Amino acid sequence: MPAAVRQIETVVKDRALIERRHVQICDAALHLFARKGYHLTSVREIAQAAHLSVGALYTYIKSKEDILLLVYRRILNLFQVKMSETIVESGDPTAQLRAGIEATLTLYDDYHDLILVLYQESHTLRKEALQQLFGVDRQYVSMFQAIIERGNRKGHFVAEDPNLAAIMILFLCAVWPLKRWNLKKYDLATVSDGVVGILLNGIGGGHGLRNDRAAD
Amino acid sequence: MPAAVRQIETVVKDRALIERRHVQICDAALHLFARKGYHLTSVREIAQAAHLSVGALYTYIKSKEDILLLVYRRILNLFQVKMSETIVESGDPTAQLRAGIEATLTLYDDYHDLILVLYQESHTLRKEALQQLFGVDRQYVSMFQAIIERGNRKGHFVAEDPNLAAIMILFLCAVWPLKRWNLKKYDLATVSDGVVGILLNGIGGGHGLRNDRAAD
DNA sequence: CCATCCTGAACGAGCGTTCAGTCAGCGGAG
DNA sequence: CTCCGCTGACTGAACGCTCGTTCAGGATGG
Repeated sequence: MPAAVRQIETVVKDRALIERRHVQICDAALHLFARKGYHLTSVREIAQAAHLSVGALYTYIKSKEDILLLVYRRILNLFQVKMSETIVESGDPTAQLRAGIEATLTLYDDYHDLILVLYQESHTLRKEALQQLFGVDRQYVSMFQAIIERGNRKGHFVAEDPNLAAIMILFLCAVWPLKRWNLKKYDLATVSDGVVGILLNGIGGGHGLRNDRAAD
Repeated sequence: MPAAVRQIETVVKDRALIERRHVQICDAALHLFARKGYHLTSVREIAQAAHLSVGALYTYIKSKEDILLLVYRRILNLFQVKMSETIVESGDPTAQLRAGIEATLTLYDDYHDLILVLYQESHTLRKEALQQLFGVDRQYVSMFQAIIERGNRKGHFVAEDPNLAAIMILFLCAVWPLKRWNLKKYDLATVSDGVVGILLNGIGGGHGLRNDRAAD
């Protein structure tokens, strides 16, 4: 994201009020989107939940899509902040990776509805808005990638392609919100351990390493 | 799925014709859903693409949701068939797992649009229809689970919780269709190797196995 | 009494769904 | 062979509804 995030144009002048209202709208939309999805949530419902009239709502946004964008931006900002905090704190790469994964899973747990919306509705956004999201996503991936590269250098990891590994690690964390119905019998801690375990050691327990590819 | 899959009620009598038309409708809807998503595709569009009038279409389905169900059933059936074929063929658990993962990824590649629809729109279905999907999903998971359990017994794998492992493995395969924009620079073979590699050995290369949990 | 913010009825478009009507094909009666 | 009536599949205009969006007018406070 080279340029600053484009502001959503509004009719209202008072900047502080705009900010307050945007938070209001976000909160309202967040819950509704999570429960019913973007398409099945009407602007009227969002307005009502945000304690605004439809007209008032439309002085703080230009279109319904802006609301989705508002929600996405908020959640992604939050994630970036929390993650950079977590990663800095812990020292050796393995602990760092574990911390990163656990933090991500905790965030995904807190905002599991939002993750669903993120995965389910991002195709709704226009090209330009999508590019913004991709940018944030890439940043998130590169945080993990950096950890892995450091771990490779220090001899803790042997990831051939740190970028690919980072993408997969981050994606695997999404199993918690996205496959909730499949994981009903597990709690967050169990899944967290499972994810960390499989990512560090796989299920092979170190038997027949890289070279068993030649067997087939 | 204890009971047989409930048939979609139709007005038309001729069973063979119904089957033919359902295939027609599936094909048409499949492409439209993949391109625009379920909500943004109108019944009129589907009818046109299926070379049917709106009225005729409605003699083969009861509601728009039936079309989504039709599409889901087809794709899931296809997956199950292809997967059971693949798994049976290969012998030792490691090869079997690899074959399963590669087959899943290939299927996900062939039908990547469909996987997107599956993940993005399943919250649209009513409870009853969702239960059907979950049932199929569980079967799919248990195919992988069986492989892992056999591998554990034979000493190839050391997965503590085969069910959790199976869920994660299957989910990780979805990275290919769901994170396409992130994986643009990779091809299927590379991602396939990456997924198999990380699942068998993790990124730790066998260093500091299970017990490094105690370090934090 | 203006500037600023808010209200909610109204608008046009598009949706999923229906149904009165059309028509091809077929079997039996003349 | 022709005609008739009938069945079963198809047509597409029409219906009722809800949607996202707008805007003339009301309220409020400085």
